[in-house]
Amino acid sequence: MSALRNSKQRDAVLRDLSERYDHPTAEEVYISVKKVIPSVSLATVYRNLKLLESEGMIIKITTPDSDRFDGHTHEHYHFTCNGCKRVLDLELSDGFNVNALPKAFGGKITGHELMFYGLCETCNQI
Amino acid sequence: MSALRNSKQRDAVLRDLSERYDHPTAEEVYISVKKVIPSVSLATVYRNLKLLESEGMIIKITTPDSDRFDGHTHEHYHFTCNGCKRVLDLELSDGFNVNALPKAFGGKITGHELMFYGLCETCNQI
DNA sequence: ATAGGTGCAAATACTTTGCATTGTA
DNA sequence: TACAATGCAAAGTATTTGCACCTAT
Repeated sequence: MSALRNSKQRDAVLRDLSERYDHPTAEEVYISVKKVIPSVSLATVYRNLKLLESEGMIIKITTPDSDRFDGHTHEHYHFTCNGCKRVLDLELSDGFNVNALPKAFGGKITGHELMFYGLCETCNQI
Repeated sequence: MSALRNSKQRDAVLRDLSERYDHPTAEEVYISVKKVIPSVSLATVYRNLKLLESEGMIIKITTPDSDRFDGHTHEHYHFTCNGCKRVLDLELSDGFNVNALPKAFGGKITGHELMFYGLCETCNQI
């Protein structure tokens, strides 16, 4: 239950994620934060990503290839392009409650993770 | 384009996965196959899991904690219990085409991966 | 005989952790 | 002054790969 203290490293990680929409890996966040705080270590980035995720301030996106992070926590979905490998944001049609889709399930469903795959608009035209 | 040859190791991996419904990790498949072929190596299990997945004969389930495998390739979904950590099978209500849920998406969607979270029937009663 | 498959060990990621030091409250 | 946070290096995990040997075709 220890209280969090301010740390410019953590602030930098959170700020970086809140300013970008490309769903970077831990390494990519590290590279980015290093430009602001050259002395930052990769371990600190990992520690803060984990902490921020457990605080619900960022989202961890698990993909078959790598773990990525998203600083935008409103409910939205992701799409991985099989061509350029980018991870893009994507919204669902209104009125769908994905948690309500399973049928005949005895337990309690509280959340879900949904990733779409295919070709992004650009790669689809090539 | 090399042709696949028969291999009892690969057969054992595929058979193990087709006979179980607990979505084991690579390590767990290895432990299981080792009971039939004591000399099998973990590397061979990894190689065959990757090969079988690329052949579409098994499915790789990527979860935040670990990669798991499923020998049953018909379209169905998965549920991870936050209590006992098991991965269970689960079907969706009829008539839903998950790939059709995204709105205003310019690219082409060819697939998706969907994992539900919550408490299984047993853990929900505790 | 040819080339795919295997076991083993070494090599790669990728991520976490111990520890002495620094910084916030 | 306490103790959270950091940087660094070492230690874990998980998975892949080089290589010599084995084996299906």
